[in-house]
Amino acid sequence: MRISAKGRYGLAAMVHLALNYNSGSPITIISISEKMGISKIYLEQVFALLKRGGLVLSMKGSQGGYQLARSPQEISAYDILASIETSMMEPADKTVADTQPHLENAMQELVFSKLDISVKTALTEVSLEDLLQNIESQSSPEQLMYFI
Amino acid sequence: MRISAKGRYGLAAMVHLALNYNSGSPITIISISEKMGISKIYLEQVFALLKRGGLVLSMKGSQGGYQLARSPQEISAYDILASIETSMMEPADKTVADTQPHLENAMQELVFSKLDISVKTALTEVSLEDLLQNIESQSSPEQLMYFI
DNA sequence: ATATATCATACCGAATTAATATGTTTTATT
DNA sequence: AATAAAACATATTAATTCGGTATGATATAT
Repeated sequence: MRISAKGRYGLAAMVHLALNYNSGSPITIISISEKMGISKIYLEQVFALLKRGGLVLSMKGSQGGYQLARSPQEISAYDILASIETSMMEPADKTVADTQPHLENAMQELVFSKLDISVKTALTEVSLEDLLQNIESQSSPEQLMYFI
Repeated sequence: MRISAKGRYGLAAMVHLALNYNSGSPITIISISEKMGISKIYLEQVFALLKRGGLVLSMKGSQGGYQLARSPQEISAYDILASIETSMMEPADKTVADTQPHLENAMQELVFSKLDISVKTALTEVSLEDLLQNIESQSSPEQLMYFI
């Protein structure tokens, strides 16, 4: 299933914020954009969506930056993608211009809403904390020696 | 979640074929397109995809048309949408241009593949037969009197 | 032969997506 | 007060996808 570039960048950026969650201090867009290898100006657009979704706090001005609005356990992949991929998360358009409404109803009930629920459930089940733990697990034990 | 027009038309058209399944005789694109209120030439493109997916049999020439390639119980919504919505069904592109592959791995495992599996499962669980039964159930008992 | 159908490409305009450009506002630091 | 560093806002561009047409070729029952 297709995830847009913004959606993927948003997920990755949120993991970076989560890694920084305990420091208490904000982290800048430009530092994240450098880690991710994308332009600062493009990532700004992603953060605008995350902010609108209430997932991050921002501080303007020098020494400013972004922080998670709540703990990594309390932020799901669904929260993030729902803030960014509006077309993915909006309920399926059912109109099929069919003369029989019974057919449209059946498609809506059995296929489209079922699909919407399934996607929402799957994405709600994974949190930023889960992603952090998975990343940690990949870096240990043998691989730890390859890092500083 | 967004379903393309072709995907919705494909589902509806397959239900029309399913309604005709027991007759043994093929049904034409133009008769379906009239029932659905869309152009014949556009629906032809949808049928080309369904054919490529092995879901329908076609007979060319006069008295030709289309039939289901197998019974309604044996055709799922997944079969249909997978034949049509390639962008929806193809595995998520994971590349996020991040310098840390651990992050990409985590996103892939915990989010993208989980999502792909969830979508596939939900759509595989519903068959054309299920749709037919749902349509029948809507037409009975009181509503039956409104039809010929 | 002819009418009726599938089948195959090519094309077009609109919408969406990915990304850049340009500037403004805010704020810590000096 | 001046400056630098940051978020914030909006417009623009380029590329891709999507929805739909157009044109014609091929096959086949009558």
